[in-house]
Amino acid sequence: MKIYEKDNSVILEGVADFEPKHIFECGQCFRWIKEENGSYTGVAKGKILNVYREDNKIYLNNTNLEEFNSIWYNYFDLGTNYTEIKNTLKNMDEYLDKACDFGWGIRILKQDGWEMLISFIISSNNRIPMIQKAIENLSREYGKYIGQYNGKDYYAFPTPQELNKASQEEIRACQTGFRDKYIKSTAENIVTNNENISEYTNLNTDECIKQLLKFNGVGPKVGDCIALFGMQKYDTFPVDVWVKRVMQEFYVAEDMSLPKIRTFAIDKFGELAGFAQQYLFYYARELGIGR
DNA sequence: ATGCAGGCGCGCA
DNA sequence: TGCGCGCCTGCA
Repeated sequence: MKIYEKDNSVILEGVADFEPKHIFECGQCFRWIKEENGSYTGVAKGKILNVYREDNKIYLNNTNLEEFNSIWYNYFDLGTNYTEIKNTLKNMDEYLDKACDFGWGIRILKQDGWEMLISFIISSNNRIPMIQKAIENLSREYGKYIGQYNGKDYYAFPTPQELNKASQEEIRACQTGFRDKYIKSTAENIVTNNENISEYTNLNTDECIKQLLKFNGVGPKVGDCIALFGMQKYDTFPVDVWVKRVMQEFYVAEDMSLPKIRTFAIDKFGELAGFAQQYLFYYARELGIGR
């Protein structure tokens, strides 16, 4: 991989397993919005970034090499060999073989744990456009203003202290619906107990999820997503309706319960369960499998 | 128009 | 332990 800086952009030439559409539309993030030219603009780590692929070049716009090295290399998990991960999964069965080819450019982003906690509480029984809107509203109302990109204003995701300044009613006014009380309770819980969610990364997967389940609004599926996307717990397997459908289509009986599907998958895919989940989810949702 | 979506908490056996 | 139910809100 060749990396160089040019005109406020960092260009990655010959980077393997990197496709913006796959990365930003495989269900792991809500703040990356597709632009008319097919690029994606998002906010992470308090920075605005625009990402575009042309052939074997990835353009990271609105950044520089210093920022790339300190932030984006890690955020996009560029130190992990996804070719190797896919090869292991592809050798397991024909379904993963197809799913890995289909979502060949997926990478699991290393996102902020606190942001994932609130974002996935919002995701419960909700649709992606609504989730995106709610997170955008919360950020605009309670997060710090970062700046403009292409004439649009961008705001950082609010810290626990910033979000806790909002009342339950004000949180609901941001289109969070009945999840307002979960968000308020969680923010309050973290601020009053002076908890640092990022430390959950150091716990083992079971303990990490057990701690997450203490928060109001966090159940099995949401807890798994926070652990996988915000705390690098790759040996877990979030089962949402799409994953349930694809698992029932390919692996298990129609009447198998969600917790049993989860256990089945963790046993089967082991250390790579989280990666398998992402390839299967993207495959199922894009193709409408089991709908 | 009603039913339902990338679940959760609750009440009840 | 396990299940059924209601829930914001927008959209088909």
